[in-house]
Amino acid sequence: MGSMIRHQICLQLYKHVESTKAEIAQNTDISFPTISKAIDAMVEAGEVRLVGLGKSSGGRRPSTYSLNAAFMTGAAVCLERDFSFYQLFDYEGQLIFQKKLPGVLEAGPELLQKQLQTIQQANSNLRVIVLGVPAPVKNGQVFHIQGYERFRDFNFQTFCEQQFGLSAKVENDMNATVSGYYDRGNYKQDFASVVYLYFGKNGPGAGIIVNGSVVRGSSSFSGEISFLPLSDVRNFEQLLTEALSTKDEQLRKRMLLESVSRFVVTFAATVNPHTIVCSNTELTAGDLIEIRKLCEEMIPADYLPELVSSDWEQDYFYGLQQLTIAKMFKEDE
Amino acid sequence: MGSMIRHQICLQLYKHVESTKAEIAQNTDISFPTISKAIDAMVEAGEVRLVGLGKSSGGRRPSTYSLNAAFMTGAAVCLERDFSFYQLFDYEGQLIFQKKLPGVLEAGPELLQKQLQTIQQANSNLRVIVLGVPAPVKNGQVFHIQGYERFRDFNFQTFCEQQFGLSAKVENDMNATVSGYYDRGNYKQDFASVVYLYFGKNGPGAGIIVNGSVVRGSSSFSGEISFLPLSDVRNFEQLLTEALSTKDEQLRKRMLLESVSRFVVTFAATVNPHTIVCSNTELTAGDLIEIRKLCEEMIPADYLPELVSSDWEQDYFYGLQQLTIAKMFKEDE
DNA sequence: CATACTAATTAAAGAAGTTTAATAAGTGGA
DNA sequence: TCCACTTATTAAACTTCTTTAATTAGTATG
Repeated sequence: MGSMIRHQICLQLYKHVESTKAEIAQNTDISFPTISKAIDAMVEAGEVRLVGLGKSSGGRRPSTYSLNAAFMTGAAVCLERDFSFYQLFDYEGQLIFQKKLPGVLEAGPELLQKQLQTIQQANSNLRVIVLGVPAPVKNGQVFHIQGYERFRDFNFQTFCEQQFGLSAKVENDMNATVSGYYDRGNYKQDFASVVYLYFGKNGPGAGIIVNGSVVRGSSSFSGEISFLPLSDVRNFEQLLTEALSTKDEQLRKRMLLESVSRFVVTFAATVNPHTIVCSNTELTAGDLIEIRKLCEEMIPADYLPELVSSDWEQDYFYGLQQLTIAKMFKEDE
Repeated sequence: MGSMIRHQICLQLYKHVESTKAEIAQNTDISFPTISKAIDAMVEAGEVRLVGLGKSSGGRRPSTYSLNAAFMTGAAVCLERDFSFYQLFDYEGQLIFQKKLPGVLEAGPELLQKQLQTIQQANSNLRVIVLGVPAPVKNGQVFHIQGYERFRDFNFQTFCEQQFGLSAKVENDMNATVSGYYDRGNYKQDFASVVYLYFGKNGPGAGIIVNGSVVRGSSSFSGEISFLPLSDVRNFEQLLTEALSTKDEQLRKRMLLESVSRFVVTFAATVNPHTIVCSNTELTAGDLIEIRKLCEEMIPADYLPELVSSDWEQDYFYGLQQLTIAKMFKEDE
């Protein structure tokens, strides 16, 4: 129970930056004395900082607290074929440093080790690392990774933990991306469902959140939508490549929109999500309107999700950032 | 917290029929004294019954307890077009009475009221009712119900609560069915995913469980798989009707299996469930093997779920039974 | 600048569990 | 049948949080 209280306090202070004990007690449904004692202990430990006094509403002014940015740092690492992107966050969740380095997936673990060493040496306070990788992940280990032989069945988590003594977490890229989008979309109901569609280098992929939690599937293969049988003879991936390789601009667009609309209907007729997000590099707002029209020819409008376009890289990075911060707040687990 | 303890005790006693206080404490991770006091109170209240003494393992023999069957009864009601099926369960979960009556969906609420009156009058102890209906349900209310005008947007829950003073719950038929199947399948991981496919009178429907909980969707339209765009010009429903209306036995089967295999791949490539269940009235075990083969032409075998056939009505009824028992154990909510 | 008031903090009492110790109720063999 | 032993049950001490009361530190106004 105690650790849950600490965690709640961290979340509140992260969310509101600066709060009084009373506010935190209010927002968490934990009693004032409990919060008060926990915060005193956290100040003692250097995790929380007394900032100053809040404004008065007629009586004594309350002390305000915030997270101690210097308590520790966490790294979010995005591993792509062509680059590795490192971001360092302080305990308040602020970006304190970022760097793009060469991709390691083709080179192998040695290069990753080197890069991580550099990062760690520059940051004595580094405790936590979160890695995003373009492959299925299970228990910190990737598998079925496409084309990166050096990392076949590589366990990133134990690698980071043992080589660097860090608390580590590994997440699939699309799962991190939906999480990122989901965290920002302020859904009224606590357990919404969102599907994130992305056209990657190795065909399309999706990240899926149902009832508020990421869907990983029985064998961590969720979201491998390339294989969707959306036409008599072609699957989703083939439909897309066919569309994208069409010369005629008009026709190309038409084929693309039609494929995506079939994708949308597929989800509308199964998990019936609140939102489907598309990467805005491929589809404009106008396209989405067109897609919706096409969908309505296949399924009643009531069934259709909200269609949204968003910036993939931004959502992905944001997802990794949130995961990193969450990991700092509960180093264990 | 206190109500959670009571609930846990009920679940254990339902599962093991007869237990000692020590066994329950063991299985629930609640301390012995707490269990002991709670059980004493429940015996006092007539909810639990002291049965006798367990066998000795060298020392004093423990008292054993079980649920008091007479504490209350709950009704599971399956409303179909052609019949209403009423089942009464005692507090131990035993069936004490069942009856098939004429269907009410076309007739209207008056007939339902009459039938319920009969049931209630024969059972003074009736406290809880669970209804299964072939339509989307939200907050006890059906909507978009097909062809039963008398029940358009009818709120079954408030109807039962107000007319009969019962604690009521309403569930969509396919959701109850997957729940029923899921409860029986002893999944190792706590949060498995299962899809239940059924060919109903109004086209195919599916019940979906992801990460251990029923998927209802943003507008309670989950599982409306008729609309799946599985071919260039036909959706899943159309493919099925086309198949089923084909004269040639051989060809008919082939078309059916092919459609279903596309359905299976659709789920394998999205939520990647552990199991897909088909009604055994349409598909034999041999058919499932054939379907698997067809699937493997579309997607790697690793991605495919276990394919199982099962008795729909049995799973549905079992699901309603479990919901009824669960509802008795927590009348509120 | 003193006094009445308001709100923050601290302290004490209470509730609800858990852990540990004590007691009661059997079992089984000499 | 008695006694050593095992196990169930009950009681007591302790944790941890909440609720309620008391105290303290300010604010604001005449």
